[in-house]
Amino acid sequence: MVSEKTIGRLSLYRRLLTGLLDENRRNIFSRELASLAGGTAPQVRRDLMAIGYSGSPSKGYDVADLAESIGSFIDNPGGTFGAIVGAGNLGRAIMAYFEDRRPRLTLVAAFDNDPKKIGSDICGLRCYDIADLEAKASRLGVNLGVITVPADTAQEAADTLVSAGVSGILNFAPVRLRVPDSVYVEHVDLTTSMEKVAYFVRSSATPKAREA
Amino acid sequence: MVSEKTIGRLSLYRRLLTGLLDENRRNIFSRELASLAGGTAPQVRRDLMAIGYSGSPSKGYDVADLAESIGSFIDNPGGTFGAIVGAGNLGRAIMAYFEDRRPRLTLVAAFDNDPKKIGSDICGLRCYDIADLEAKASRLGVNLGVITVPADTAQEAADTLVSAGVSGILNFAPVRLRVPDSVYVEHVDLTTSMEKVAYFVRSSATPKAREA
DNA sequence: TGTTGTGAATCTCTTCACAGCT
DNA sequence: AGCTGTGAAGAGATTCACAACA
Repeated sequence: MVSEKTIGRLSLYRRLLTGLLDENRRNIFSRELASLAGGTAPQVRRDLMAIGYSGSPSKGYDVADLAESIGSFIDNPGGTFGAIVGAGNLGRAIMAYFEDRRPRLTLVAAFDNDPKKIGSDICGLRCYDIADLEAKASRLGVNLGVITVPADTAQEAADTLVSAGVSGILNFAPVRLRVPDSVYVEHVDLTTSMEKVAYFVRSSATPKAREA
Repeated sequence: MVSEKTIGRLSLYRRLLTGLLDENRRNIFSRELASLAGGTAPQVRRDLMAIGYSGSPSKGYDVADLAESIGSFIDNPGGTFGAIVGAGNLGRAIMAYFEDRRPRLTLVAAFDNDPKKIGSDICGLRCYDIADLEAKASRLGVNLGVITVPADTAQEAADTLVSAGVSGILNFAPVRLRVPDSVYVEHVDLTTSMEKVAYFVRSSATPKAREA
């Protein structure tokens, strides 16, 4: 009912709002939030309309309240528990990136097939044998998987995650995963992102700079 | 004239096609390419129409020739030279990811402010002092910048890259960059990607799985 | 006056459907 | 028969423009 794109922007708005909160900002108008987010004011208002949030024509939106409302809309109330599959360079970078854990979104384990990594702690995350992925992930209640293994084992990792009960996957491997319709997959394709930028470097015909 | 989304898919098609080439596949129909790319057959045909490529109703498309045609459309004939700004976890992961350099897209330098890194080679890439970014980048002919510094220095990095003559930026910092209209920016927002997946984990109302 | 909330218009992208070819 | 190439229809997302309100 609420589009994928809107969810993405709401996530961004929340991050901007929490930043503003730290500076003790109380209220904000759609115009300014749009400018921070790199979008337009009507767009911001539409997005907030989608989650049924209302501001006031005189004060705009209440920063703290809006941030909270977005949170209660996009966060899973039961919590989201992620596992990283593949503790290589990229996997470790992701772990480090999310080390400041958000309350409703926590990484709970990493998996790899390298004996040197198995059993150790990486970026504060326990690394298990990938052979135990299905058992461990379902035991730990993992519902989100992050795939950072090479292309040739990505589909296998996805299948195992699905068997373990995961219903969302963030995939960094350069392969299109086949999963049941009930599982959501977000592809982050670094090669394509890079090649897109390279294309627009070439053609001076630059479109407006927008989100990925 | 050709949309951003089409460019992204063309990049993916090319990668799939080069994979097929290694298996000595000669021809392919839009249906199969679509299935590999996670899209639809008419979509593939439209995308190829956009670059003026024609197949034959009997044989479909010639794998090698199509891969080459896509290349000559999206690659910069003069070459694309990228610099990584920020040699932290993520920056190093990106360097490792692109170590198998493509002929028309090469990373030529890394920049950081950590004295331990400056002067050393990381993943086969020389790391320079970020204070020398503008001078070094323009001397090396860098036209694409990859920003993997923390949020608070990302805008500064972008400004310097622009001064150095870069016209495309791949930004991993969780900030919306302000750049001149002539510069293309692609934002890869890991937090948002993660939160989007988390949202769809929650709502069993899953849309079709698509690209980022 | 300056803002929000929103129907309507617009723009963009995708899918349909079929003529034309092999 | 089965495919490609593509005009036309359809869906979706964004922007416009303005009523309602402080």
